[in-house]
Amino acid sequence: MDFAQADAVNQAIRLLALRHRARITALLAPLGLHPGQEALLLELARTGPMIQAKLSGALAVEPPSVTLMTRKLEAAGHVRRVPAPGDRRASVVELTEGGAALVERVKELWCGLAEETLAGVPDATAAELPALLRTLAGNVDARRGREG
Amino acid sequence: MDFAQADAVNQAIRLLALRHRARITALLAPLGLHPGQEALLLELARTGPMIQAKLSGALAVEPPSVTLMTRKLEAAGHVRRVPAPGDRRASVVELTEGGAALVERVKELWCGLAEETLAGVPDATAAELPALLRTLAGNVDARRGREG
DNA sequence: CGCATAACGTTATCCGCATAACCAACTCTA
DNA sequence: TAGAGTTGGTTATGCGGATAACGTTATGCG
Repeated sequence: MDFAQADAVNQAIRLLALRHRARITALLAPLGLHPGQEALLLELARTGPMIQAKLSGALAVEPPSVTLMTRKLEAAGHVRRVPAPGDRRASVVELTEGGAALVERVKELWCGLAEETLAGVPDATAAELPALLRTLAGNVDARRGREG
Repeated sequence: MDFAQADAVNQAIRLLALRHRARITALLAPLGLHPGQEALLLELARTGPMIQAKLSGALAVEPPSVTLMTRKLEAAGHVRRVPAPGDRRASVVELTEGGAALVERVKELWCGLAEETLAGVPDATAAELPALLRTLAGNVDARRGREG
């Protein structure tokens, strides 16, 4: 593959990443949330309370990031940490009532953002987009056995 | 649009962004570069020396980020800042010889990364991918006049 | 059982990127 | 030409996310 094509792909991914995150930042600001935190809250809403290690895996983020984010979300009252039954090392993270309410507002923003993002994209393309992006993400997953 | 679809789209974008950046981090580490810096170097290689403000626009990044990144790249000897002719506020950023040589190595990684990213994706889809991603990026561009 | 190893979580430190606030210099216009 | 407003750049600060190093608790094996 020549450089021009490779550059087009890599640059486009970077640009989308930056802009999407920037838009999330703007949308979340009125709720007092920072980008990344919504992912944590939504994951808890999807799957229910879970250990930080599992959260780390679900968010594709390293454990120290989870530690700090949960601390801040806990300080904001959106999340609660309770000792894990049967494992004194672990703590279970769960949504508070306020957190659950906040998630509902995040979900609305989430839908608006997706619609906005897909504006002008044919329905067929839009339908295949998540799978396509997940394929790309899987291809560059650093945890897959490869040389890098 | 219902939440499940919106979530699939937003989550996929976030995951691709994280993994792609993580892979870039791993690939760039042997060169002593951090993700984001390669974009600056490549932009200088593409377009030639330019003012920081223009760099900020080209990278879709805010001016303070450019200030810090150029300082670090300058300290590493990859980049040089020279006073802009005709504007005593501005400084022109340009590649040093070492920086230009480094860019060649980055370009190789760049091609490898794109191939890796597109593994298993049909050629027709891959060919349209940059334009598609750029459309999505344009749709969520916070600088476009919108309510947010 | 006891010891080595693995797993959970935390702290410290670094970078990218953002906003807010500010100074210096350029430009436009009254 | 003088002042207003704009633009280029920097500093300060905060967050997400990463790695490295560490203490604590489970677990697996001899």
